[in-house]
Amino acid sequence: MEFKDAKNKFIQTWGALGSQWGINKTMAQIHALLMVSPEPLSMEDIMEELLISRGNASMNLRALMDWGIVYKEYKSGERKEFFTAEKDLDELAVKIAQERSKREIKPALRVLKDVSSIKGNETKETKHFVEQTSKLYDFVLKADNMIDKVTEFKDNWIGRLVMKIMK
Amino acid sequence: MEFKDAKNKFIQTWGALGSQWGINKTMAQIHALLMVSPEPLSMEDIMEELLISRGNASMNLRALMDWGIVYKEYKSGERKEFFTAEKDLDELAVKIAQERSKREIKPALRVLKDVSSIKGNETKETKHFVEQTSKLYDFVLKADNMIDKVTEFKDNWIGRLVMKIMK
DNA sequence: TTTTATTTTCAATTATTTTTGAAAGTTCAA
DNA sequence: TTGAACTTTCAAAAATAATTGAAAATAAAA
Repeated sequence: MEFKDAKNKFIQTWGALGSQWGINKTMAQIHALLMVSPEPLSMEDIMEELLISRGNASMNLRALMDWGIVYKEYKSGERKEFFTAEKDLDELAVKIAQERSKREIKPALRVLKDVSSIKGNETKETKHFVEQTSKLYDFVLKADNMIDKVTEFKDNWIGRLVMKIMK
Repeated sequence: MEFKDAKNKFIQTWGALGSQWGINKTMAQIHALLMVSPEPLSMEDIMEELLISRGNASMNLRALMDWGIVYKEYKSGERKEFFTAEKDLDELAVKIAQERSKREIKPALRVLKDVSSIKGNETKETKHFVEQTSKLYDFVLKADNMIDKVTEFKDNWIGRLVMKIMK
């Protein structure tokens, strides 16, 4: 395979994967492109490579920066802005996890807590409802906490041991 | 809050969460509804509760069964089919993880492996590309393996210990 | 200040995904 | 068999999401 083809295939695949996980295709593609670019790219560069409009590039770069996984850079002498991606994969994973937790999981947890605490008539339906949503609350809370724990976990000895066991 | 409101809020929230994670809203809602129903529901029941068409209900129930998280049941004397959701949350999580791994991660891994093994000219660009995609391959592979490991992991002593440490 | 380069915004358009509903397909009791 | 009860399929419609492009905004240079 040619480099050009490989690069393209990578960008397309990453974009498709992103959209299956609720991240817009272009956003994932821009990120993919920046990941494999040894040098920072300008908006112009990105538009050209991905064949997208200026508006699209601008909006998705903003979104990526909001996620904290793409950074703006300035080159001396150059007027325009350049962009680089977070390339440390552990850091990337943590950032994504934290952001999704903040935006999606935490609000869902609040709702779960609310709905699982309804009081009143003790029909089979309500009892089962409270039981299920409570369990779900505990489960999601535990899963969410795990994300917070992963960072520190990676750094301590038992964590590294477990990581090894996990292959 | 009234039970009826709580139930509705739960279903809406679950649906919204689903769509943020690449699962169609109705599919997530049907699953939510079945999760909190103490008794199996018929397609008719589901259509009524969620105000959706027969076709929609049929297709999304099929999808949920393909994911292995909703089961068809028959009641003696009744001609129509009834449905229940997987209610064991560990089981649910494992099934979802396995299915997403199979459908999305594994194919992406294959591509990563391919594109990271291009040979030829050793420009800065290609070297960086190979380096990054190789790292990504290793990382995604490790993450994917973790999913496979979680099931067995939960059941052995060190796993339980670590789970405790993780809170 | 004025001009020029660059980025952002957002209404309108386009693309994608989901949903509908009715016809076709199944299944089973009579 | 036939026909009633029920489910599936899928083309068309509706809903949702992404993208464009040009005008407005911003920022640096002249």
